Amino acid sequence: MEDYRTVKLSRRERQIMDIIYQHGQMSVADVLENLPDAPSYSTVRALLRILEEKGHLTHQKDGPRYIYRPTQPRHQAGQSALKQIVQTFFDKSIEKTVAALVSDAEVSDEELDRLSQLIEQAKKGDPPS
Amino acid sequence: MEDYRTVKLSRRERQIMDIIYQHGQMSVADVLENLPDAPSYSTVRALLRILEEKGHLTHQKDGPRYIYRPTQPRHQAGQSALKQIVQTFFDKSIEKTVAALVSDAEVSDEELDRLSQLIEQAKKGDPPS
DNA sequence: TTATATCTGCTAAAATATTAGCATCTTATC
DNA sequence: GATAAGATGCTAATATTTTAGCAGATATAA
Repeated sequence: MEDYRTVKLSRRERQIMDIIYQHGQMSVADVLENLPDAPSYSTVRALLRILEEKGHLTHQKDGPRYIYRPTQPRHQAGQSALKQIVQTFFDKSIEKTVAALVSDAEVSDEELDRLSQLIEQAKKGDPPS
Repeated sequence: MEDYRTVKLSRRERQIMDIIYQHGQMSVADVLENLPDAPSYSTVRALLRILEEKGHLTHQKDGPRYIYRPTQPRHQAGQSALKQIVQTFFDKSIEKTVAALVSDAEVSDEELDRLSQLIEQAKKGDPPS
């Protein structure tokens, strides 16, 4: 389970992967719209082609155009991206990470309740060895 | 609160920033040791200089050598890196993110208990508007 | 069926990142 | 104080990334 963000990807390539993961799947035009400091259409196409060559993306035809989506499932990519963050900024501690997440003032009490439930379930679901 | 990982940083630059955030502060030799596919000493120095020019690092002297550390505090950088992940892979949902964190089989019951406490505290500490 | 807008395939130039080498300085040790 | 080990300052070459343009194909609509 390798994090594509730590893999040998260039700046633009990573930007594009992030955008596509966020949206699920996208056409060239879609990517172009969402890319900061957007380059030309040709440029985006070139990058998508490279990412496909490297095995990070795949495409299917939708009428005249290509629709690109990641080869690695989103949940899996998210899991490893998360792991990398936990390691880099939170001493590999899930506790510290969750603390950072909930310290965000915009978390509502309802959401905190759901988090509590979530954790209770994790206790049950993952029975003591 | 801008994430340095989404900022215009090259592959090596990002690698180095990650490593330094993970360790707190490092000499050139330290970075070299921890860098995958390590280049030459000169190369690492050049990259550190560039990162300092861009404002991401600062250095102080320790005897004959430079010790580099990030200019942005770790907790702050972590917070924004986390935010980026939540947005990209978890539909901006803290709940989904925490679910991914605790679904890791290696989370012990003790840790889950501490997480429960953490969330209870968040409820008290952040009183309803 | 034909026109047209929009897409892809391919190629190549420009900008940037990555790398290393040499000269010089500084600290610690004898 | 002299010397050696190890550090930095500066410069330049190489590799990679980033960019764009043109020719040809394809779907849609009239």
